[in-house]
Amino acid sequence: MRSGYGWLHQNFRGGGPPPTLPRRYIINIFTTQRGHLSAEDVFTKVQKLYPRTGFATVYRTLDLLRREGILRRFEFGDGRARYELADQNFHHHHLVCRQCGRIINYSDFTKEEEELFRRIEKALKKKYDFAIDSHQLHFYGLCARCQKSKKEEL
Amino acid sequence: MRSGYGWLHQNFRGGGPPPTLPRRYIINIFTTQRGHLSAEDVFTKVQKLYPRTGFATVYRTLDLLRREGILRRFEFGDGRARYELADQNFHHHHLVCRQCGRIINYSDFTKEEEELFRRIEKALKKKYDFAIDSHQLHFYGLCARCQKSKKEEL
DNA sequence: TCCTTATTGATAATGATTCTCAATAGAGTA
DNA sequence: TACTCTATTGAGAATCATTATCAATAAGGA
Ligand SMILES: [Mn+2]
Ligand SMILES: [Mn+2]
Ligand SMILES: [Zn+2]
Ligand SMILES: [Zn+2]
Repeated sequence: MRSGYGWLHQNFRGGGPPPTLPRRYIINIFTTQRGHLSAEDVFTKVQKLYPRTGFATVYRTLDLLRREGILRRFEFGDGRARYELADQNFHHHHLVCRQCGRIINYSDFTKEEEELFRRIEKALKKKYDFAIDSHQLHFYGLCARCQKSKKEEL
Repeated sequence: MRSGYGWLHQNFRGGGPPPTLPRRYIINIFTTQRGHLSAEDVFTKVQKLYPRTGFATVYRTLDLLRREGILRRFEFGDGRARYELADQNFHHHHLVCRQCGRIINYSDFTKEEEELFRRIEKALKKKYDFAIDSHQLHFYGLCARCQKSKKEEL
């Protein structure tokens, strides 16, 4: 019957799935600290707030929140998926350190990027009849610290 | 002593690792057909050419060729890594269908992209002291076929 | 040929993620 | 409140891609 749930957390759309305790805790984790969290990261953090939480619930909730558009999912190449809050006021892309895995958000050139990407999307839609809903741009390299430690090796 | 190997396959740099049979077969697979192959894809194809090949060798070789700069590795979100030939004459990005996993190469706007990305890289290097060596841009959405099958569902 | 080292293939191990299923929680109803 | 019905949960097993182990083999160099 799925009704009467719209009142709870603003991040859940009215009529959607019920905002249960673990779900709210997990949302809180993402809203209170900006990070790129793996399932394990989230599990550890929820445990402290709500120790009975199981790993399966964390995975299920992360996927639920992704489907609801609350979280975005990334694969940066370290073998585990990472999630962050989908904040349309903070559109950004990522710098990924190949050595230590550090991830840096950057939002420079947003204007120009958006301009170019809009045109690309339009052209691709026309050329390939492809309905684009999102994009990801990752730059890979070495962070400042890892460049230093590499020099010291020599 | 690692010498005398430079003569074999042009794709291996002189003095590098020896171009053994399975390695050459795997390179051939990538040079003869342009695709985004998973380890399993490659395994199946090598099997036909050189049936004694083991899975471990495929994984090891894919990683070797990536380190040598011959292959590029991608994660498109379907849970398995995919590889393609690193062809600097065909710089391109990808369209990924969320439904069926189809991957389309596109190389429109290369000029403008490169222009913008060069500036971004420069700025990020300055701002974050980050040594960028590559980037990946993925557009996600629905391919033509999957859009149709979605309409037919209704 | 003999020595030495790199590569290989079979297999076991790992690690992230998903599945299964019985127990529980909670909304709606009388 | 007690009862019914469904969705959610947690524990653990299962899956799947990838890595590690290790003994056997191949190939260069002396
Ligand atoms: Mn981010
Ligand atoms: Mn490609
Ligand atoms: Zn680093
Ligand atoms: Zn498709």
